[in-house]
Amino acid sequence: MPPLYDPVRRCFFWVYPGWVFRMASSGAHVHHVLHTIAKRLASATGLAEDAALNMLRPPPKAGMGDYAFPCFELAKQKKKAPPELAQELAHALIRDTELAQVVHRVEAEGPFLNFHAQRGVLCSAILRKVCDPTQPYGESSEGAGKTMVIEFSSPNIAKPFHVGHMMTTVLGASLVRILKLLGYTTVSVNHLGDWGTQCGYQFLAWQKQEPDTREKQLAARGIDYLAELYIEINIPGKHLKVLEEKLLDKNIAVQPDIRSKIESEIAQVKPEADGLEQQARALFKNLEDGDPELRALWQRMRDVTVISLNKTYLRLGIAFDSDAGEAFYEPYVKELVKDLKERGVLVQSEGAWVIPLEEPGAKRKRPPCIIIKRDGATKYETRDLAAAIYRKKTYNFAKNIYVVDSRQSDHFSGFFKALEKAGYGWSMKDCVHVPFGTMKVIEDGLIKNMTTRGGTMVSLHEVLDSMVEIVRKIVEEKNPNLTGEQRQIVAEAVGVGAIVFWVQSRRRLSDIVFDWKLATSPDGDTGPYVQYTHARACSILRKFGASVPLQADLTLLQEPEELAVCKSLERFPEVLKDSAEGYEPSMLATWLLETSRAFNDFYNRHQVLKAESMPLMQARLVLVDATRAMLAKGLNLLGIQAPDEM
RNA sequence: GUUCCCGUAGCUCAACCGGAUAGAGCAGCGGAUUUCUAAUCCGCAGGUUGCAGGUUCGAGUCCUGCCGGGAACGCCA
Repeated sequence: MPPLYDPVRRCFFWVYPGWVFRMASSGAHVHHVLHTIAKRLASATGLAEDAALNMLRPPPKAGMGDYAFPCFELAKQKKKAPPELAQELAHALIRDTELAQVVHRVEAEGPFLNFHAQRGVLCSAILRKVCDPTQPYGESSEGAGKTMVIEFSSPNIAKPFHVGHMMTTVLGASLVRILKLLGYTTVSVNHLGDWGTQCGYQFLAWQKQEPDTREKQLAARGIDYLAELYIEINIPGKHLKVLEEKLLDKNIAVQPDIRSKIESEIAQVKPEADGLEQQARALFKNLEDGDPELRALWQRMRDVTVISLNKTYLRLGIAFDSDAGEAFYEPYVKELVKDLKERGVLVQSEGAWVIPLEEPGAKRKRPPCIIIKRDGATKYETRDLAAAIYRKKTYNFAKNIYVVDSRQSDHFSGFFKALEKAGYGWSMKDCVHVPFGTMKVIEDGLIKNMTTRGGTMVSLHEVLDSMVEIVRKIVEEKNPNLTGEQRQIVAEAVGVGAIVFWVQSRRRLSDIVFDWKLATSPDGDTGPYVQYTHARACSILRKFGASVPLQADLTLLQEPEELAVCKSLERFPEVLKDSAEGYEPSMLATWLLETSRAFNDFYNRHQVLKAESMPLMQARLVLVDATRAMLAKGLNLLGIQAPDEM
């Protein structure tokens, strides 16, 4: 069965016929066991029920009970030692009959008061919440009425879309999906790099080609052809840059013979590189001045790029609300400059117009934000400012989020500061830079840069294709029953999923080291592992063949492994919230692995369809279905499909 | 030189607002299949959380200073 595309969630998902796909939404996820504990705890301590609820947390180990109440704060208020207070509370609560209905043991362990819930009662309470059709689990309305603008992906139109773009693309898309589930209105913006000298290079390269061949190539290969042209025209420039960097290297600079060799090489390359640069700049200037022929060419190249990009985005299950790029904001820049001058925040410095950012007494030194260069042209900061102001006017965002790599941290903090200085009444707090590290790959035991291989850029499709191919072979071996077409669909879902999961399973700020073997590995903390777990759950339900008996007596779930699964499911809403607050989908990925582990443990130890009794089988079916739904939901939020067979 | 980010098991990574004995996976060793998918599960082993101070009932987490790795540093984007 092919995946369906959901335009609302902007992702592909799989539905198994026969059940309703319960997608999640709302804040009332707290079940009655927890409510009861909080209520009785409140009455014993004098705390407000909400306060008590907030302080309850899971103990570090399973044997320590299900919920722990740390007594430190309350002990301070009451001027008692925490362990003593814990003892007192345990004595008071042990005779509480209302509490006894959900909890079979309350005990003090040092400064903590630990509640041991009745397994069946707790499993039932959690699963009822997870399966509640009126309250999609994990979703909430906390973001209702607020708009989040999320800028991500943002490739340049002339350049290849390579693996380096994956982090921003995948991360941004996940944040959008997560924020939507929390009730926010989201605007996803692909801030295309469709303006600047790079366009001039592109025109130049184009003009050097035979008209017939270039048309044929463009029609056949789209962005790949343009990328190739761009790389080719930049060879002298790149070469020059490498040489100049070498010259700055201390180790090389001290050796006169090497130095002079490099210098003579530079002398050889420089005229050509400079010539090309001059021509490119001139062409871009013509474009800016409105040359109709270049304008038409620009539009064509942009269109071709967008069409090609959309193929990639479709493969990743992503669509944007806006692809307003740098060119789009060009008309707003003049207005902005005029406005900034009127506001008196622009200062002339060394021939340029800048917004000074130095603050007396501030720890951090900042260079000024340059708005107009000495030659009268604008900078990308200028366009970024114009874009932010445009977005505020158009969307009235609560937050304006930029998913851009960490190398640009200084740029963003300066630009946000400039925004504040300009005095629009909204500022640094409303704009967020979500930075992330670089993508590396481990090959032959060495960590290498992933964006280039043998000196050339690796396109994202290339990476995805090779991963899909690896997976196709594994599928062939593991599940020969699938038809060729099914196999291809599964391989695509698992191959692409493996990469997308890997990228998002690590905290975004650290550099990501990608390992081809580990990412598709039969075992381990990987996307395929989670997908496989999901497929196993689907398999049970498929064999059962009827709809899941939601009215089953869930208190029959009394095994520790059953409880472990339920308790993992219980954490989902919180994980979702934390992921959104920290702009960190990796938390969701970690949760998926934990839940999968718990489920596989249950799966290995207990039978569902051959359970000891019919009622127990029914209860377990609900557990399986709930897990299945949450795994699918979590995977989808990360932009990963959940095939029901693999 | 200035600023920012990172430093946890041999390797790749977790650890929510500061909470109990720092957890997973890989690699290594030993087990589990008349069974709903073994792409699974269980066990063993693996640690002075880079170093040194400080803050407090309590620090991998916060503060200061070092050490190591990466990155950015006024008119490129």
